[in-house]
Amino acid sequence: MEDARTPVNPAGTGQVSIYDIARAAGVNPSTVSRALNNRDRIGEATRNRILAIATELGYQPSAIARSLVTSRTYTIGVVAPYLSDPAIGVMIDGIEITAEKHGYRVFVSTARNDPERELLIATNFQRYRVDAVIIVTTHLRSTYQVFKTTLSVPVVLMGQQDPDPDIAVVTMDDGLAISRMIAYLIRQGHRKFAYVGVSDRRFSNAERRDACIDSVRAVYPQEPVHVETRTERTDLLRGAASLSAIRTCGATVAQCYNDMVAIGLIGAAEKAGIRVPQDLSVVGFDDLEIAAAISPALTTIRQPHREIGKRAVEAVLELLAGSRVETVLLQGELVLRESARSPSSK
Amino acid sequence: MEDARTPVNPAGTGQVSIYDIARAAGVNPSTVSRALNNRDRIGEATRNRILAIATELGYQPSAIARSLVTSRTYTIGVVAPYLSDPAIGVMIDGIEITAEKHGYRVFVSTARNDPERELLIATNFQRYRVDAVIIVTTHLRSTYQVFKTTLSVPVVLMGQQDPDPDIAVVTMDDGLAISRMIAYLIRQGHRKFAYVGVSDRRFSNAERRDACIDSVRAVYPQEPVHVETRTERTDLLRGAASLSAIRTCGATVAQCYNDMVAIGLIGAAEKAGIRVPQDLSVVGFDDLEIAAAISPALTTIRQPHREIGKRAVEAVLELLAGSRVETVLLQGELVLRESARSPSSK
DNA sequence: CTGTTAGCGCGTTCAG
DNA sequence: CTGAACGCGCTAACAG
Repeated sequence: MEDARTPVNPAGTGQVSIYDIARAAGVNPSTVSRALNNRDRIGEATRNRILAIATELGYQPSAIARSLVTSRTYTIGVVAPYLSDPAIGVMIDGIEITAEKHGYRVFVSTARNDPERELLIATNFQRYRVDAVIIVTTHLRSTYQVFKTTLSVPVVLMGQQDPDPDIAVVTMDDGLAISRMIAYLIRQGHRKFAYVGVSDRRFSNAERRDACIDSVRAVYPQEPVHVETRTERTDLLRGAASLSAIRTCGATVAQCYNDMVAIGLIGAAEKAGIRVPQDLSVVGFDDLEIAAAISPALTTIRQPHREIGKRAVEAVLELLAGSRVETVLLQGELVLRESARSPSSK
Repeated sequence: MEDARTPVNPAGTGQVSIYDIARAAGVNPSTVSRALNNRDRIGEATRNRILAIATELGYQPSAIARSLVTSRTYTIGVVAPYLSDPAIGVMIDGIEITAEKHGYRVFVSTARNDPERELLIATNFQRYRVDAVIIVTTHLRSTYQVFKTTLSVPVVLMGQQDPDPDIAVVTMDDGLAISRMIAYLIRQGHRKFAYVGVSDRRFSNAERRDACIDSVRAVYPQEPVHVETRTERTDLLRGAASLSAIRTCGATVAQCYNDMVAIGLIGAAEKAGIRVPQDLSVVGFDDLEIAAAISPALTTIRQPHREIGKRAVEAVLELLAGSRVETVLLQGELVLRESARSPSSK
């Protein structure tokens, strides 16, 4: 019992604790704690000896024991709708890189586009006492009022939302970007527009759709925009499914909800012998990496995914520091490539 | 001080504890614990009263305090190379769904394709006392020997690896699938093959490359396979960059490391006026959703991403139950679409 | 059926 | 400079 020669797993948990290393070093556990946490009055010699023993024993501090006493976990919980969307993956990359830079760890969980699950996950994060929660939103702002009351940790919303003084939001100005894109397309000579939207992510879809409609109406008050709101299971399928309606409505250009919808539409068009952009112009939203790689290269709106992630973490940090956070509104950028062209060549 | 009327945040941590609710209910904290955890000898009446107070106070149990005593967190840490790759996203979806089904939570962190970071993250997970770690591998098996010794929690590797009796691996049989694909292409009349590989993920790349070479050699011993191993920053760029070499080497078909490489190659080919599959056949690996949506639809090898995730969690569960885990070897499936065709039509 | 006591692993007082 | 004692929030004995 007194013999502490077994190097690993002396405790029941299979983990060595400061108690184990204290015994091995012949000192008090609190001394070990000080040695490990550096910067405290402690002898150079004993510190080094303790550190040596610690690494030899393969000691890993228990973050949970530590945060139980400090009531800080240095952890941010991220709830994402899904991980199969590269746009979201890149945002999360941005979050992780920035968080890490500030000494925070990030845990992500996916909600599968279900608002109930979003709340579930967020409260679950809270059980783990994350210091803050970042939500990649897919629904209306009103959905997130509950979070404000249910959660007692700072919350940051990432994604298109109503401005709301009560909750921190980091988003891009979708509407402005779309209207600039429409203006460009009108300058190219387009007049008959279609908008291909999605049935989930209702808020951001409405934002983009309305910006599209309004921008067209501003120039051609008589010209209605044909709107598709697709319910297929994935964005790619939604884009493909919208083809026939787009053709029959006579639009010369389709603004899609995002790049995936656009790629689905283009693929379906090409399979049907409809050439893009000669017969139909298609524009996307996001500027995924793949947008540039396909043929025709996609004309789209670049969303600063990494920057959004970065700003969300910075918002978290400010909230944690006790300051109020204004809504952060980032700007998109038009990326003009090959999938949209003047219809006059027809 | 005695007045506990303030409903929220009585404690310093901003969280209500069982102690707070015990006081409010006039019972002992341990009674509260029993009420909350159900299934224990406790009065129906008091249980309900306690539950009511708990929800009213917005109580959220501290998972960290709980796991400090139970030394179980019901948590699995997943280290992924990055999240911007849809193939990985889908695997993780599979992990999460299965884990949840068994009462486990999943935390994912990304290693950005850096083996040192992989280890860092894994040990960090261990500090949070996750019950197990799943690693989506990108490197050689030897890289992961360290994990076995450094980590004291069960580890499951997901991805192509040497069979190793000492570590649980869930993977697809890349080599077999490739050889079946090559056999199919040879039947179509192809004889001059190229393989477009990637410089990172060296092990799985070697596996696929060698299977390709060997399968060709088995039929045409004299016919060398042209091999590209691309170092560009992303798979899409790698595919695009390989085009010129592929053309000059005279191959009629290119087996790519994965779908993204294939899509990059096809895009570059079309921009250069080379038609796929008429002038060049291209086949991928993964069967991402987008593989079917583009034009020409990609002929590829379907990797059962979700199934791999599911099996990895099941392996974790078995390990946790104390049983040994055999290497799980899943089979791929050929998906024959439009991007590969007989070269005879030339 | 419920209250009491102890301790999970650690940081943080306080003494010495 | 270091040891002893206490408590973070909770569960798990053991009493009553």
